[in-house]
Amino acid sequence: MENLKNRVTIYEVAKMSGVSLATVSRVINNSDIVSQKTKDKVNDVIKKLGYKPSALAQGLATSKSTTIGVVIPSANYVYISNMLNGMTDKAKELGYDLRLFTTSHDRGEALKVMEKVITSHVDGAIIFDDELENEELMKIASYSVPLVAINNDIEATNVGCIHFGYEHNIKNIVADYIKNPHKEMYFIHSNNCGRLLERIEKAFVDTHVKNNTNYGILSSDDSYTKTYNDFMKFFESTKKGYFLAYRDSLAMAILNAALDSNLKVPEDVEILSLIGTKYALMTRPQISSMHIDLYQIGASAVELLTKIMNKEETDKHITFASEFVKRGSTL
Amino acid sequence: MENLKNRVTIYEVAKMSGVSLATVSRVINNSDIVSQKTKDKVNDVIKKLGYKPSALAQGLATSKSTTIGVVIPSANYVYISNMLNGMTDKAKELGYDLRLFTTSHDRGEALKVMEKVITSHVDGAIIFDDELENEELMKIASYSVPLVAINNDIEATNVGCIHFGYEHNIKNIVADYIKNPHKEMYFIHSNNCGRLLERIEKAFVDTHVKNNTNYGILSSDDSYTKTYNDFMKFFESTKKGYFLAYRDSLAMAILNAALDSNLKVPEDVEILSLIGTKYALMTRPQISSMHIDLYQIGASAVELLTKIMNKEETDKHITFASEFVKRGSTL
DNA sequence: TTGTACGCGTTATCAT
DNA sequence: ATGATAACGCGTACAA
Repeated sequence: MENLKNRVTIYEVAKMSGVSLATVSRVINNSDIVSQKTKDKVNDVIKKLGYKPSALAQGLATSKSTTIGVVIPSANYVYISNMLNGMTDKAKELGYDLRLFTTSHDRGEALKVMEKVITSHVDGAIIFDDELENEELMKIASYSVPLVAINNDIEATNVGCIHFGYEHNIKNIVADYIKNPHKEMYFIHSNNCGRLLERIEKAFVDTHVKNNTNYGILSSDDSYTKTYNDFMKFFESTKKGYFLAYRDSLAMAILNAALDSNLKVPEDVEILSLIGTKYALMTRPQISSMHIDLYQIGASAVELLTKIMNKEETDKHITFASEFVKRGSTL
Repeated sequence: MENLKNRVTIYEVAKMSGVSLATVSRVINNSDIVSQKTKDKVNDVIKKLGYKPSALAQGLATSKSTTIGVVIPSANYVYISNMLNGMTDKAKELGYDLRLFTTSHDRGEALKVMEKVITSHVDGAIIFDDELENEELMKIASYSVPLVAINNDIEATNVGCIHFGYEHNIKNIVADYIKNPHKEMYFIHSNNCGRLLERIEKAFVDTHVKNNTNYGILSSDDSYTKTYNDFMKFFESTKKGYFLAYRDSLAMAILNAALDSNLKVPEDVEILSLIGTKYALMTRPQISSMHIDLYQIGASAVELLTKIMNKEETDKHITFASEFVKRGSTL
């Protein structure tokens, strides 16, 4: 317990075992060309001294850090932490550690983060911030850091891409709805929510334009409380609508505002959450949502990245289709 | 773009700038004893070559990694990701990176994770997994890795502790309730949820025992769906109760089961969530909860850790009081 | 099977 | 103000 001494190094293990440090190194790395006898001897000393190899030195010697950098806008969204969870599990399975980087909405800052990723000497990086421009991502890739970009489209040898397949689904939903338009459809537009939301919005608008039907775009903050308050106001004058919201908590804000305004869901107000999580099940009525398995996506991202790192042959573009799950909040 | 060359090193920068690598190092580290002229010259070359220092080599040379290890059971809880968010922000502010480690419920595995933390050569670690025993934590601390343990009680020079203050609040609530006992109180017991939950349960039981009042302990899985189904069954026979649940989603499970069983909340069924998040606001009725600012706690943990790392004088024990917020789910 | 010696990219301690 | 040179802890050809 009073053991506040400095790190035990491979030298001390070698000395006390009466072998060279090369042999100790071999023991650590489970080299099979070392006799069981010395292996045991060295392992004993390692245990006795409590020796732990330094990943820093190992990394420098092998120029591998067994570390994956993860860039996210913030850990504070349920769907992101679901993905993070998938990544940690798969990374653990494959022997990698995760290093976390967060971006802000500031472009200049984003570049700094990319540079930090490079400096940090990770073996590869996963970027889940589709506000970033390709230029920024290529900055990393150009340093020959293998990359997996989520919802960014890049073509390069050491870059993989994972896409959320939403457009098809959105078009179907809008098209279906248009056939029998009970009420006006609104898309909840949030600033700074990335390219995926933009893509979805575009699919929404395109379908309406093509069919020459009405639609509305409502701007809102990416916050439950703010959105709830906005919609309490909104529902004072407008009593009907079909609303597409980005995340569950925004959908919940609209749902609660509708219910608290004595509107009927789904008769008067219909609500669809685009990135549904388990919380979509917890409201009454439950919220219809697009389901996409973020845990699985996180795991796949890590898997794809390691394949790219190992120069394995793989399809470097993966698309995960979202699935529309109808629940009580839509007709 | 075709730039798949190896890392640019300090040597190449030195050569191209016509200075020694010592000077380049000084420029990188903003040493003020280098002439503005050469500083500019070197910086130009750095930019031209796209040189980025290797954190690995820097770490080896300085025996500092500017990295903090974070040990959590899983990123998959809202309250944990709130905390994680506080940690990333504060760490960024202080110039540290976060390295993520997850534990499982397996004790043997836990020790492995601790060893990984040591090997990974982080400058300090924050442990938010109060299932771990002090023995395991001291393993890290004994390697002179500064530590902040959350909801674990340890006394050592390089260890800080952050506590959630719940007992007092719980006792008050139970005591208040006992004065006018409308219905029986139940504590929802989940296995493997750590020491904090055990502490709270103990405070709950103790208060009841002291007052010689009835109470119930219900076991449940740490899952929304499972808990919901369990309580749908439960409410077939039992029509009343005051339930204390660990997290919002468990509280929501009970709430929904009650409502779906045509029981009145809070008249028949009262519900309290122990670790309340924003989701407690999103149900109807809203869920009364204990509020504790996990973001703030995450930030404080990082701050405390860095102080310990820098040998600054600080109180190494911080307690965050939880606050009872009464909402519609209790009378 | 084991040991020697060099390299990994950087910092830091000397000189100059 | 700048330049050699020795660490930092480990992996790995190469030699023995």
